[in-house]
Amino acid sequence: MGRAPCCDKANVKRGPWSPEEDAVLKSYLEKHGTGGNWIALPLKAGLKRCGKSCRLRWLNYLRPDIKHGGFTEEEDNIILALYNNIGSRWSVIASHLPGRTDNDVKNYWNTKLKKKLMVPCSSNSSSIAPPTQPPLLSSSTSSISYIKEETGLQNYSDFHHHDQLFMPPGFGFVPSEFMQFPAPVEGYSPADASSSSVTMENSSSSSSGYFKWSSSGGVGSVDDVLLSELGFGSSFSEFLGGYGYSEIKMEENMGAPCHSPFLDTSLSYS
DNA sequence: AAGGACTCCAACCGCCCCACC
DNA sequence: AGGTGGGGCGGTTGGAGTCCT
Repeated sequence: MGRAPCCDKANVKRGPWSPEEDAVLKSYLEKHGTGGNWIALPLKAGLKRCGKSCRLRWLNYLRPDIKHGGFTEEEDNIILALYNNIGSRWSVIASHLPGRTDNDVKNYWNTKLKKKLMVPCSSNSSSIAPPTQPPLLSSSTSSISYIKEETGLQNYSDFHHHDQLFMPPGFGFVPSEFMQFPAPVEGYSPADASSSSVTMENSSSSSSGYFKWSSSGGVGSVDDVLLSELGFGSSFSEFLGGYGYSEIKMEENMGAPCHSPFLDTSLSYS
């Protein structure tokens, strides 16, 4: 048996709130507060609304400390950092942004921020310069092997499901321009990668996943080599500072248009 | 100018958690 | 200890506004 609905849906008004309803709710809450019971509130306040609807309206719109309008770059970075640490726990993320609601953050993420991160590599508007060198996968450095040794992860799906995060609280996340995959380099093709002695295994047909790497003693030379191999260059490494962990989320429309050996499932690494 | 496509966001839905009885 | 119900949350939807062709 399902649980009883919180209100009689046939006898409550739904849809957009009128200015009059807003005024009634605001006035009531300013005088009496919630009384600890949102369900009973509409009756007391004289509103033909569901208690949950009143709660939502107040929390997301009428509260005096609500901040409306565009998000700042600082807020973007906070959202990115938290999202990459804890995922879509919007209320937790919103609690780090004074005046923002979980609904606001969620909408902002879904409509703008997510897209901002997924600028196709082929876009000419990309603010990151293409790497001057194609991503090298040299056997001499064997970074992929190193990562596997360090993390115990053996293949793509292991990486994907590895859920350990060491990013410290307050650590600003990677700026969006660095979240892109290396832009395609003229003359580079996946065949170049397969010709190196680091072979790639056909790890997954999935178009998205996480590549993560870590080193126990902070970012060291091997990480720098890897970052270089990925085409990020030193600035990305510098951004990581002394922290030994980061991640790149790869999604189809972020990287698929690019010739990246990490997205070419016809290749594999072992 | 029109209408189809797309974007944005307020609001709803339904599930889970937990306090209370 | 178990049931109940309110609060809180994340996912989704609907529709108004805007853009594009």
